[in-house]
Amino acid sequence: MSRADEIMDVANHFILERGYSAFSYADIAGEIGIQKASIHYHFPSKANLVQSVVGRYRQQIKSNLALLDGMEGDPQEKLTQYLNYWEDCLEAQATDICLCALLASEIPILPDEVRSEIMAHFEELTDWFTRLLKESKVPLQYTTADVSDEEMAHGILAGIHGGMLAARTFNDVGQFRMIKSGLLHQIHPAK
Amino acid sequence: MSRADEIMDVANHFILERGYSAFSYADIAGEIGIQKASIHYHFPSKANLVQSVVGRYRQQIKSNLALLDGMEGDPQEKLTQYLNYWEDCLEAQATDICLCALLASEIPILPDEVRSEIMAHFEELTDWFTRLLKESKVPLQYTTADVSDEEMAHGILAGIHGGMLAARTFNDVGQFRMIKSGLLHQIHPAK
DNA sequence: GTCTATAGCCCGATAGAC
DNA sequence: GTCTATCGGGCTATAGAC
Repeated sequence: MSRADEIMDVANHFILERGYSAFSYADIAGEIGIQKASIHYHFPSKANLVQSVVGRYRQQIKSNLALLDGMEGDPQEKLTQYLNYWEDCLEAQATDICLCALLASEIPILPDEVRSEIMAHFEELTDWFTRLLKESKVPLQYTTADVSDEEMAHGILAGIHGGMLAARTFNDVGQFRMIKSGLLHQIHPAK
Repeated sequence: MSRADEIMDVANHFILERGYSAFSYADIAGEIGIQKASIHYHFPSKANLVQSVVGRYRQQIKSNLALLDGMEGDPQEKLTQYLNYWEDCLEAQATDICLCALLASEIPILPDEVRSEIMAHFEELTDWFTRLLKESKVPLQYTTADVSDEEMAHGILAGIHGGMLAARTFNDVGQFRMIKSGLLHQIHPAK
């Protein structure tokens, strides 16, 4: 693994733990065992480093979604897979939530490059959820309550983010599982 | 208004804008027009100041909920009122979301006193939602999907928090209104 | 690519005068 | 209660040797 990748890995970890403003080049340097100046060689500025980390994260998620797109299965099965992915992450480490959801709370003070990445990621995810819902061959639970696919897609994103935050706050994956269960009930075929 | 209250007001504003770690005594002092040392007279430490601000915030919300408890109306009407409250806040200022939801993203690095306040607030809110749902005299939409009151209460909290974050990220209250609409549809009486 | 050294700035907190 | 002054530390970023 290249030094740049190593730096991004450690940066990713510290961002998840402390957020944008409270992690530092010194943290990363200390963890890897190099000097701060060496990081500046690979990533000239903090904004640049975080943009790179977020860009890499977005690519990972995109390839996960592409994998799900290529699979057989009902929309509700694919959403289940996506939710399972995050449940597994949270189980491994309660602090391991969506990088963009975490950074979003610092939106007003983020550099423009980073803010744009986060907004683009949210839009991409919402679009994916919407497309997924529209694919359903049968009416789903939420449609019987006169909720549109777009509304439901936004509701899924909000539920996931709020659920991650709750799980992290209480260091309890059960909080996320509860939201997952509620969302999946809304996605199930109507009776 | 006392100087201490003035300090807490300004601190509240800067926390909402920048989070715990990125706001400073210097910010507050500059805004009010006093010296940093004067703030330390009223609030010996940053942890103490933020705990006070969060404590005051929790009291405000508690009195709002007590007001709703004292009113006539179906559960879904009361939840609507609560969601309207936040919609109004967001309309006035896109950065004005729940103080605890915002601080929750910094949970791992918050002082213990502050972390406890946030967890207690979330539990209180969830309990209030649960009680509200159990009061309903008629079956609600979500109950037809085999979702328990407790699950739904957690879902409401997560949806609200995720919705706030989205509205703030895109500086667009519409994002919150969409989540509000989805939640209320789930709370409506079943057909 | 990595290092040492440093510039220029911000931070929370305290001492002590008024 | 508010001030000035300061301590000891942190930060991002750069210059220049190796």
